[in-house]
Amino acid sequence: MASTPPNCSITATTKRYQNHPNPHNQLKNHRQTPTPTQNPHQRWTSNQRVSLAKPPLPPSSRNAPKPVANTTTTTTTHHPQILPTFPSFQSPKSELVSDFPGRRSTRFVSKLHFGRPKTTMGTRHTSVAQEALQHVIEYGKDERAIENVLLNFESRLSGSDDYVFLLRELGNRGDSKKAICCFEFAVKRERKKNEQGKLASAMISTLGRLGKVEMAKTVFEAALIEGYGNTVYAFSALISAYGRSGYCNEAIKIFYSMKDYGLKPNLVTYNAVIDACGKGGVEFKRVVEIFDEMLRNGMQPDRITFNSLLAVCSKGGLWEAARSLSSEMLGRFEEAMDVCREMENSGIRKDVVTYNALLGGYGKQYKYDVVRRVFEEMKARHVSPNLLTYSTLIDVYSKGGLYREAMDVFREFKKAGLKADVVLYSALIDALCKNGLVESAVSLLDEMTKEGIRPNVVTYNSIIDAFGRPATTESVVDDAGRISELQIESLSSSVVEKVTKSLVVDREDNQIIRIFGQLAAEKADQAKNSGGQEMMCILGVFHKMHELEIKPNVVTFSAILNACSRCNSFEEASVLLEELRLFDNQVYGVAHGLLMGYRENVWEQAQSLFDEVKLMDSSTASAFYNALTDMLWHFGQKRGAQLVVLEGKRRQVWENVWSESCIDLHLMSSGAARAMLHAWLLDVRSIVFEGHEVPKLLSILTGWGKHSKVVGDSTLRRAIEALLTGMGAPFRLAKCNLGRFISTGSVVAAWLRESGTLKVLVLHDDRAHRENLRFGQISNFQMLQL
DNA sequence: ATAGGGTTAG
Repeated sequence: MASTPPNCSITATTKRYQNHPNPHNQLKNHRQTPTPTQNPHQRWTSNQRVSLAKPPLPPSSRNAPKPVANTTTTTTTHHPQILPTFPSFQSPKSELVSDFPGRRSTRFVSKLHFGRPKTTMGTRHTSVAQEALQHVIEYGKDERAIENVLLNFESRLSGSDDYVFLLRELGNRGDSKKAICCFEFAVKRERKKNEQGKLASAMISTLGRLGKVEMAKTVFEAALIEGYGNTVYAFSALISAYGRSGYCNEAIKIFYSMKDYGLKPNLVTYNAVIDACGKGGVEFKRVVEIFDEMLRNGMQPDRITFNSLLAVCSKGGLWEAARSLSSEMLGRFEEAMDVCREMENSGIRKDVVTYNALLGGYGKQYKYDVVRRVFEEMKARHVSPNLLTYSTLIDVYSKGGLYREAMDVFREFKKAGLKADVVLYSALIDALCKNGLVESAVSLLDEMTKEGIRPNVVTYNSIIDAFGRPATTESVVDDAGRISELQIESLSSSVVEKVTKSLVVDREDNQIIRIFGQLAAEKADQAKNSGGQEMMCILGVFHKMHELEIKPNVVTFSAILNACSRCNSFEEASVLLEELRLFDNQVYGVAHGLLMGYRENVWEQAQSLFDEVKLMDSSTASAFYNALTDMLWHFGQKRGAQLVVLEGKRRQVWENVWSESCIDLHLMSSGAARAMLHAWLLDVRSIVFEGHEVPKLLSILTGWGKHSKVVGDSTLRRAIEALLTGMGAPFRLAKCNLGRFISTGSVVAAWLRESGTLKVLVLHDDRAHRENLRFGQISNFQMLQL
C-alpha cells in the first residue's frame, strides 16, 4: 500500500463504542472456572524477564473509562422486546456474537437480513393495510405505540390478509420486533383457527428470513399449544427457518416429527428440507434418500426441488473442492449431471437459478471450459442471465485469476443494463485484496458508497484481512487432480486500447475495468501491498465500519488477529489491539491482555469470550481459537497460546484432539498445533513418569494441507516437523502417509525420560506480567500433574 | 399461509 485509506488514523478514536464487560456477571458466571494460576496443572511460570509493564490503557485512550472497572451493563437497546406470550426470546450477548445466537456459521448471517425479501406484491391486502404500514413504521416506536396505531386501523383492516401483509412488510424492513407486535395483535383478535394459522406461518416464515430462528421456534411452539400451529404450512416454514440459519439437523428433525402430528409433508415441505440439507452440507447420498422418499410418496418434484438438489452437489467453496480432490470432485460433477438429466427427464427446463448453480458449481471446481459452455447454452436457450449470474461468473473468474474473462463478463453485465450491488462489489473487492491491491480495493469501496451501495461486513472483512498479507500466489487443482500454478493472463494491446477508450466514455465503469486490466496485465506491482507497514490502517477501516453502523463479527475478529500476527513487531501488534479495545473491550481486551501477559487479570474475561464463541458452529469457533493462538505464539507468548488451545480442547472446539496414542492437529493453525503438541507430549511424559505403559505406536497427524485454502499446502506439516526436529523428538514421517509422524512408544518414552526433555517441552511466555510470577519455580510434582 | 441462487475467514 502506497498511501493510507481515508479516515485512517491511529489516534483518531476518542469515542468509546461499547461493551465493557460487567465484572459482576463474570464473577457470577465463572466462579467455578479456575484462573490459570489457580489451577495446579498450570502453575509453572516463566522465570524470564518481566518486560513492558505498561499501564492498562495507553495515553491516547485516556478518555475511555477503564474497561475492567466499568460496571455499566451491556447495552439494552439491542435487546429484542421481551413479549409476554413469548418469554424465551434470546437476547444478544455482545457485539461479537449478537448476530450468532446459536450454532451456525457466519456463512448464513450476511445473507439473512435484507437478502431476498418475500414479496407482498399481488397479495390480497387492502390499501388500508398500506396506510397502516406507513403509520406503524413512522409512529410505532414501541409496543404500546404500535398497538395504538393498529387500534386506530382495526375496524378498517380486513382480516388476516392485511395483517400478513403488515408483518411481512415489517419483516422485509428488518424489523422483527414490530412484525411480532402486529402478529400478536392480529392473532389475539382472530377467532378462526385457520386464519390464526395463516398468521403464524407467515410470522414463522418472516422470522426465518430474518435469521431469528429462536423467535420462529417460539412462535411455532406457542401456535401448537394454542391449537393453530398444527399445519403443514407452519411446519414447512419452520423447516425453512432452521435451514436458513444452518440448523440442518433441527430442520430434519422437525420434518420427521410431522407424522407424529398427523401431518403429511407436501412438495413445499420436501423442497424446504432438501434445501436445508444443501445449506447444512449434508451428503448428496443422504439427500437423495429424502428425494426418493418424496417420489415414493407420489410427489412430483418441480424446478425448485431440482435446483435445491443441485445446490447439494455444488455447495462449498475452494476449500470443499480441495478437500475432495480428484475422486470426490469428479463425483460431484457426476451428481450434478445426474440431477440435470433427471430434471430434463421430468420435463422441467433449467431456469436461471439452475444455470447460476451450475456456473457457480463448475467454477468452484475450476472447470472453466464447462462454465463457458454452460453460459453459452444458457443464452442460446434464451434464459436471460441476471445480476446473480454475472456476479457468480465475475467471482468465479476473479478467483481463478482469469481477469480478462471477468472483465468481459463485467462489460456484458453493463451492456445488459444491470446495476452492481453490494455482493458484486464485495466479490470484486475481495479479488483485489487477494491480489494485494488493497488500495484499489479501498477506492472501489469508496466508489460503491458514492453510488449509494452500502458495504456490509463481508466487504469490510475482505479488506481487513488483506492488510499486511502478501498477494497470494494461488495454485489450483485441475480436472485430473494435479496441482498447478494459476495462469495469469497477459493483456493484449487491443484490450489496453479498449480499456483506454472506456476511460473516456464512462468514468464510473472504467474504475472496475481498469482494475481488471491492471490485474490481467499484472502491472500492479508498484501499488501492491508491501506487507506489514500499514497495519494501523485497520483502525481507520474499523472506525469507518462503526460510523456506518456495520457490526463486526467473529470473522472480523479472526481477520484482525491474523493481521496482528503479520505486524512487524510485538509493539505494533500490542498498540493495534490496545487501540481496538476502544471499539470492543471484551474481544480486543482479551487478545491484548493475553499478548501482554496479563494472564491472571484477563482470564475471567477470556472465559466469557470463550463462552460466546462456544455458541458458534465448530469451524467458526476453531477459526477463532486458531487466530488467537497463532497471534500469541507468533509473538512469543507460547504459554498463553497453550492455555488458549487447552481451553479450546476442554471446550471441544476440535473434536477428539488427542488420545494416549494419537494427536490430530489437522484442523489447527500452526501456532495452535505446536502449542497443543507440547501439551500432548507433556501428557505422554506424565504417563511415562507415573509408570504406566505407553502405547506401542504414537502418531501425530497433521494432514497434508487439505484444510488450507492453498491446495496441498503443507505449512502445518513443516511447522510440526521443524518443531519435532528442534526438540530432538524421535518422530519420523510415516512412509505411507505424508500427513502423519510416527514413533514407537518405547523410543518416545526413552526420549521423555532424558533429563533435558522436560525443559524443551515446557512453554514460556516471552513477556510475563509480574502477577504471573509469584509462584516461582515449578516443582517436579506439579510437572507430573500435566 | 409453507419452498430455491451470487461476496469474507476456516
